[in-house]
Amino acid sequence: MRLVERSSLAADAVDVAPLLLGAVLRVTSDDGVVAVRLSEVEAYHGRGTGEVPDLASHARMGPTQRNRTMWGEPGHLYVYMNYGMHDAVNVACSPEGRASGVLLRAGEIVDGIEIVRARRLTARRDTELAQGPGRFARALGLSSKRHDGVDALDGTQGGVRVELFAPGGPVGAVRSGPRTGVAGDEASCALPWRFWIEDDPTVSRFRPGRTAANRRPPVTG
DNA sequence: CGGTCGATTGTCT
DNA sequence: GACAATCGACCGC
Repeated sequence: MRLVERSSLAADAVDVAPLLLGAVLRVTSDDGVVAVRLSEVEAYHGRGTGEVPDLASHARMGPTQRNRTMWGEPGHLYVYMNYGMHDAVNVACSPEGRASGVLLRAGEIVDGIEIVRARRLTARRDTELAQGPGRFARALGLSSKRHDGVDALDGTQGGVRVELFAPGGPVGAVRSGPRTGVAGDEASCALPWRFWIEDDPTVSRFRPGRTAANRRPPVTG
């Protein structure tokens, strides 16, 4: 297995994303080695990247304390907490000073499955172990507090070593469609920037985003 | 297996 | 002070 080349990540995440399908993210910690083969990813743009603003991106307004990893050297992991309880993992793309990234949404456990089963006790079957961004982060033991900014190209931080290997063999047909959980009717919300391997059972189900418009109003009185 | 509902906290307006 | 790149409990089939 050979590491993904950093130069290949210094490009627009929309172009990088489909090329990461079949790649393997390996995390070594005190628990042991866990590796996941990517089956589903999504691209996001920072301000200034692409022709239209990406209203669903954390970097849509420019650099902030939270999203600074996305503006740094490509190949580092932007790990953030969402909904107050789930972590999600992205690979920073675009040259330093510009922001785009690939959200790692799902994959197949190819090493350390016993470790992952212990971390993911609520999974009903093995295809659910890393099915969805929060589950994916949990399966690999990555968290926003400890691992945001770690170099995915053989970096060490927060008690883990991270490696991102290029796809090792043939990858199934790549499909694309709207990003999951992204709300709104703006053009940027309907962009087909979710990519997945066709017929891969570890790919998550599409869910439309919940907005103030379609969310149930709070009970009053 | 699939639908619905509510949790929970960091972040930015 | 609203709201989020979601998940799991719970329930029905």
